[in-house]
Amino acid sequence: MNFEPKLISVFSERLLQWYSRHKRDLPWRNNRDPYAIWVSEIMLQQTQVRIVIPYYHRFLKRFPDLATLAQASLDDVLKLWEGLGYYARARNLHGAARAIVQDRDGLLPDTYRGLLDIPGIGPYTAAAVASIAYDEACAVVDGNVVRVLARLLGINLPYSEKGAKAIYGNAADELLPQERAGDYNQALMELGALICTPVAPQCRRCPAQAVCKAHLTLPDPAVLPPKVKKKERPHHDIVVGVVWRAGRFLVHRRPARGLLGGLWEFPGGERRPGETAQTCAKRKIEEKFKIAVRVQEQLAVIQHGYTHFKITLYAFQCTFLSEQARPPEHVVVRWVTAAEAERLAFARSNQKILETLANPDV
DNA sequence: AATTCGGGGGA
DNA sequence: TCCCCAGAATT
Repeated sequence: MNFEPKLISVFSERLLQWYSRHKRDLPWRNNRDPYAIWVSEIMLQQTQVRIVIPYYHRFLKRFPDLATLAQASLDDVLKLWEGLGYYARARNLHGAARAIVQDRDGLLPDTYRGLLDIPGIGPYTAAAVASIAYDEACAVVDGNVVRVLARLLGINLPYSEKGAKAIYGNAADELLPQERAGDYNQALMELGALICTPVAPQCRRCPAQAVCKAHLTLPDPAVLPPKVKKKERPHHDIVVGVVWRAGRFLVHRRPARGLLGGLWEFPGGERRPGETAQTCAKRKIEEKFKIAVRVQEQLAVIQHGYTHFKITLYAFQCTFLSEQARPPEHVVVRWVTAAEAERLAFARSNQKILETLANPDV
């Protein structure tokens, strides 16, 4: 794209001035420690600021520097991440910290290119850390930036469209001032978060009002960027059991990768069509864990949504009857008390079961 | 190029 | 309900 130089300078100057007056006081803006900024940017991936804030405080209190994080166990890191979602972020952050201590003398790369080599750091996060922590002049492109650029420049393309990444990326590069890139990047995202919002943007308060193509030419600037329709999410019935044996119940750890990787959960599985929930619980638990159980009363029914599907979770009380001589393979099992379970990281849906166990209300 | 990865809050 | 959030890795 070819922008008039005037648009570029007017936009960045007004944006930075607006930012200096209206920016939120966010915890990661209080220092320029590359490690702290890295942690914040990983947490902020696809996650709103207000959700991240308490997690960020707890994380930096518990793991104040890269070496401390590297020494921690993955279980401890996952426990702190519990409920935040996208757990590969925590696994990558922890693994990267260990690799950096081992191979790089504990120092995070200090360039955009170098940062891209770190697991969990992609184009956005590399540009964010490089510009904010190291003053490198590289442009971030996140959901906020795409929305602001689409409206400012009248780009009528969903970011997911073929070739759209390059168009938005080039636009962001051309608008980026060479000075104060970190402040500029944060200002652009702040504008998207506070003014140029997905619905009902506050154009009246926008510092770019006078140069914004959408505001100047469209009845409703919010039509940009164009929405893409989402596929509907399939639904599954999942049945799990709380299997009691001498005051403890059975939990197992999910495989290290994939959905909810590394988190703990109650045993169970998907109900087949025509199968009762009780039969399903018995079948799933006995097959996988090589034990015999009796399924008892229903404990909870939980609705839960994931990115690509929805589940209804039926939880049943169960009692342990007997076990086979040969233990199950490739399954990490632990019999825990309620107090011990509190120290393990559970998926959100399973946390609701734990809460029911703790407060057997009604 | 598409799909997979969580969970929550606001409209 | 639906949408989308300071995206990255995998297929």
